[in-house]
Parts: sequence; C-alpha cells; structure tokens
Amino acid sequence: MREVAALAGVSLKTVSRVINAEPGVSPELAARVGAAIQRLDYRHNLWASSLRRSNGKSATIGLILEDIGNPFSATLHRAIEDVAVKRGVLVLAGSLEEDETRERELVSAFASRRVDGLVIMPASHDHSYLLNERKAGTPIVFVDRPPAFLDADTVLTDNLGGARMAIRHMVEHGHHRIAYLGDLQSIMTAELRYQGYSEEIQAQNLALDPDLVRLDLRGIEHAEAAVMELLAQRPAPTAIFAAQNLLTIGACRALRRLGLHHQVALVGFDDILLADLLDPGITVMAQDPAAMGRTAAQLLFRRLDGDRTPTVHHVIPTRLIERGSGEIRA
Amino acid sequence: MREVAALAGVSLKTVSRVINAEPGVSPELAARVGAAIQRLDYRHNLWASSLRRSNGKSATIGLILEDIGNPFSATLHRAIEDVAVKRGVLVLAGSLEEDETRERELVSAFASRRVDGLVIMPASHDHSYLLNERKAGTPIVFVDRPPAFLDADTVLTDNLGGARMAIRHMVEHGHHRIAYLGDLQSIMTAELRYQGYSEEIQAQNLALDPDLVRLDLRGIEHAEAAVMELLAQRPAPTAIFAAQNLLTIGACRALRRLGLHHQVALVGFDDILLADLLDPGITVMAQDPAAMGRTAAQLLFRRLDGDRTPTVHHVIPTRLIERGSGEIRA
DNA sequence: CTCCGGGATGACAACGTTGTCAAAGTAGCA
DNA sequence: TGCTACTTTGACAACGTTGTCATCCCGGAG
Repeated sequence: MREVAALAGVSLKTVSRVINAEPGVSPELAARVGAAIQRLDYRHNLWASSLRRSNGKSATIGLILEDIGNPFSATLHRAIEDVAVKRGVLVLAGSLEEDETRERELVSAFASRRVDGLVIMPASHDHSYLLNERKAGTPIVFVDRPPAFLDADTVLTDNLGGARMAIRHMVEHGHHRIAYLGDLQSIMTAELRYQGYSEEIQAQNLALDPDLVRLDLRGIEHAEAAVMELLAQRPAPTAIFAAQNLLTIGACRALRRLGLHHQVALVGFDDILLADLLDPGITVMAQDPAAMGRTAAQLLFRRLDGDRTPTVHHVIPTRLIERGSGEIRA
Repeated sequence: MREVAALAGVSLKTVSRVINAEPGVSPELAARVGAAIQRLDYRHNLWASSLRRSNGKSATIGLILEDIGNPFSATLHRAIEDVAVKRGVLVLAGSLEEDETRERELVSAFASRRVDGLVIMPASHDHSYLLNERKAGTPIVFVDRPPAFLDADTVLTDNLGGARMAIRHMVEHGHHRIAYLGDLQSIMTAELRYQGYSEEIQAQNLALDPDLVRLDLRGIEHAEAAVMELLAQRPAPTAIFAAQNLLTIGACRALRRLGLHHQVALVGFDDILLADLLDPGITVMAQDPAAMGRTAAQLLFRRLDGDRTPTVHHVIPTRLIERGSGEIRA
C-alpha cells in the first residue's frame, strides 16, 4: 500500500480511502490511485484491515461438519455457501468424524482466525466450552444436532417425528414385526430416531422386541450383516426401518442377497441418490439438508447483523417419499 | 495479550514466547503466564501473528471447486482436508458453477485473505491472471482440469484414455453403433472425453455418426430426453456412453422408461453410489477423486515447503468397473 | 575483587491497515 | 477584504503480534 501511495504521489490514507470507496476523494486522485493499484498488482490485506477496524469483521465464517465428503454434509455446506457469497463471506470448513477432541481443536483453530460466526454439527456432548466464544461475540448456530449444556440457536430435522411417521407407514401396511437398524446411540440424532421408533411401536400397541433392534451399527457392511442375522430369526421381521442412509444401503444389499427385496418392506431415514431406479424403489423419510443449511446461515447472519432476540429452534420437517419398498404388505 | 501480561506480571514479549513455545523462559514464569491465559480465555490472533512474522504463513489454503455439494467435488475436498489437518492447515472453499467471473472473484477473495496456497478446479479458459498470485509466492495446483495460458502443477484424470477404454470395452462386446452423451463442450474434461470417444471409434474402423452424438447436455433431464430421442432413431444405437455421472443417471432413467435396460448397453464416466444395486448394475469408468485430492494437496504442500522443481503433471488413471450394463451384447 | 559469558527478560519498532483529527484549499457571503 | 463553512488531504497513533536488540542477573574464571 505504501508503494501504491508513493507511485500515485499521495498519502497512505488516500489510498485506503480509494480502496474502501470512502466519499470525499477527488476523481482525479482516485484515478491515479486506481492506476497505481493496477500497475503494482496491489492486493488488499483483509486481515490487517480487520485488525485495525473497530468492529473487526473477517468476512469469514467457520463450519464444522461430521464429514465434508458425505452427501448430507456437502449439500448443507453448499446451501450455507450460497447464503454467504451474497454477503461476500467465505466459509472455512472442517470434518469431525465423531471425534470430540477434534471438535474442540477446530473451534480453537477458527477462533484463532477470528471467524465472524460458527455453524456446528457437533460430535461432543458438552458445549459449555463454547461460552467463551459466545462471550467474545461470536454467534453460533447448531445444525442437525442440538448442543448440550449450552443454549444456542438450532436447526434440526424432526428426527423423532420422522421416525414415528415411518413406523406408522409400515404398520398401516400391515406390519407387526418391524426391525430397527440404528447408528451409534451416542449420536443424538440416532438416539432420537430410536426413541421415535420405540414410541410409535408402543403407541401402536405392538411389542417392542429387543431381538428386532440392532443399534450402534457403523457403515454398510455392519448393516448388511445385521440384516442377514435378523432375517435368519424365527419369526423373522416383515419390515425393516434403517435409520441412516448407509444402513439403508446395507439393508438393501442384504435383502437382495437373500432374494427377499420384494417380500420384506424397507424404509430408510435420509434420502439416497438413485433410490428411485432400484426395483423396488426405496421408500425413505427424506431430510432436507439444503433447507437446513439455508436456514442456519440466515439465522447466523441475522445474529451477525445484531439480532439479540432469544435463541431460536427451527425444526425442518421430513418428507415421506414412497417408492415401493415401504409399501410392500406383510 | 496485554491483559495476560499484566495479570502474570510479565512483559508482552514473554507471553509471546510462552505461546510460541520458544526456549529460554523460566518454568515458573511460563506457569504464571499459562494460568493467566486460562483465566482470561485468551485466544491467540493468528492473523496479527502472521502479519508480523517474516514468512507470514496463514496456515490456510484456498480451494476452488465446481460445486462443493456434488459428490465428486466433496470427496476431493475431503481428501485435501485430510492432508491439510496433519499440518494444522485449514481449508477455505468456494463453488464456481462454471462461472468464469466467480473464479476471478474467489481467487481475489482468497488473495485478500493471504492463503498460503490454492487448489483450483477451473471454469475459465485463461489463467494468465494468476501470474500475479504466483509471483507473490502462492503455489497453485490445478485439479481435474488443466490451466490455460499458464504453466502450473496439475492433477488430472485420464479423460481421453478412460473414454477410449470405455468405447473399446463396448466394441469388444459387439457394438458398432455407440451413442455419446456429453456435458458442455466448453468444459475441458468433456471435450477430452469426446475426443477419446471419436478417436477410439475411428481406431476401431467404425463410422463416427453425428446422429449418435449429443453434446452440451446439462443434467439428468436433458440426458433423459436425449436418450429417448436417440433410441427412437432407426437404426437405433445398441450402446450408450454417458460421459458424466448425471448424464448416466438420465440415460438409465430413459432406458428403464423404454424397458430397454436389458437390451441396450450403458457405460458411464465417473462412478455413482448404488450403481451396483441396480439391475443391471451400471458399468462405469470410475475416477478416483480421493486420490486426486490427496495428490494435489501433497503437491501443494511440497511447494509450500520450498520445492522449486519444474511443474509436475500427474495423471490419475481411471478404472473400469463391470457391473452388467456395459456387458450387454449387441 | 573484577571481568566475562550466558541465560532470562523486557523495551521498542514494525507488519499493513484504518480511525481521528488537524491542516490546507476553495467557495460563498457580507 | 475578511470571515465562515465546507471539501479534500495527510500525519499519526493504534489494532495484536513478533523480531531485534539491550539490559539485568548470576556463576565462574582470572
């Protein structure tokens, strides 16, 4: 910037004024400065700028996801980016892989970089450590999973309601023995989906049979093995509720392997690409990650704009997409 | 930091020394400073730090992708993150959506934030504007698509070779009339895949029939419509090569709609989740976005570590995954 | 006892930028 | 002409941190 000022024959401050488009610079000088900037390939240093500025905004937000690479997180990320670009804000993102330590590290790394706000899909079960960040004025929005020991804005899927609706759908198709496949119970969403399952089973006056429940499954292979086992039992379940998308795929594989994909009903939680091309198509309770991301980002920016109203809790509804596998009758 | 120094009764510099774990601080003082940091929830300001430091590293890299939300980009992103975390480096990412202007804007936004390096999946066709960044010492690696008018490190898929291999595979199964579905020809990878198609068709002494070629298709619906049209022709093609994953899905839909999915062969470029569960399973030339990301990141960090050897051009091979649809005989 | 070397500590400037305020210039009016 | 009011410009400090160098203290050698 000093060089630009020298080349244009003006003071540092005038260059600063031109860059920030402040009023009160004669067109002639502005042009000279502009030319000098061009000539020297001058690049504004945003960090130095925000260091000096009173409000010190970095035009950068931090995003913590379970896994940047999985479709759900990626769609959410994209939706947040779409809101952020409109304000010239960039997004720093990191993956957790259910690692609580990593969550702390990422928050710390973001804090060191003075992000303006945080969107977190948490892995840990105690967020009191975030009090300091919030005291420092950083707004925080939780997506997909709620915070613990901290009152903060949240944008969640209706996990419990969605699971109940899925079970009801199967019961309406005549099923009494509905198996449940669940992810790690330590994950709040998994726990809620299981709760929805058991509540609805009981509300329908069915027996909650522990032999039909497989919890803490990780990934496609585990689910596949679990389904093989479940269907070897007598009496076998006539329907399966897979409470996470990889588990749905695993279940689907197992059913095909056993040749039972037209006999045993299957409903998955969370939509899967191509699910409509299978035979039968896979019925799912779809979440809406794009809506979640959009809502979370809008909420965050409202806070950044100074909204100090009490914390808000958005619940994004799920949607049953009937494609055949869930409509198989008992 | 000033407050920490005051509370611990030491000078600013000593606090700085403790934070950076510099040698030559008595254990007693270090402990006092540590306690003060804890008590005041002090957070190091990385930007101020890198502003003053001579080498001025921001421990942040920029990543420009076609669309953060699509599975290919997301997987690549994740692979880059995995390499970056090991060095305590964070990733800033943005989507282009084939918008050349946006590419410039993003590079500029990253430059303002003084990222240490850039990984770019470009949309534009002239990268001479990046010369300045490079002159400023920012290493740049291109992934998936090559730069134009700029010599830079690249990590590319073997688009041409992969396409040729796919066509050869179909010819070996007796096909002579192979249709081609391609994305926008302005995208370098699309152009190369088409080139591979036409080269191999000619190498096999087949006729390159323009009636079998549909270029510049965007998305599932367009591909679906194009396939409906193609198969209405007489003589109809007996095989289809879909040169992008959404186009593969569109082709798949159309074939099913026509009830021809067991008669007409289909090979896609780029793998699709669940493709193995369909009947027939979809044969694809799989790319390896994880390997691309990993390679690109490693290359970038080598440059950051001072490697000044001439530019490198990695080609990540494709892999034919036979699942049935590509093995249907003419 | 003096002097020297080395380890611990701190004072100060500097990184690139902007907020504050003062100075200089210009126009309008009596 | 002299005064005010306003616009344009620049000097300087400050943001939070670290590199440089000076200072202080201690033990050991002469």
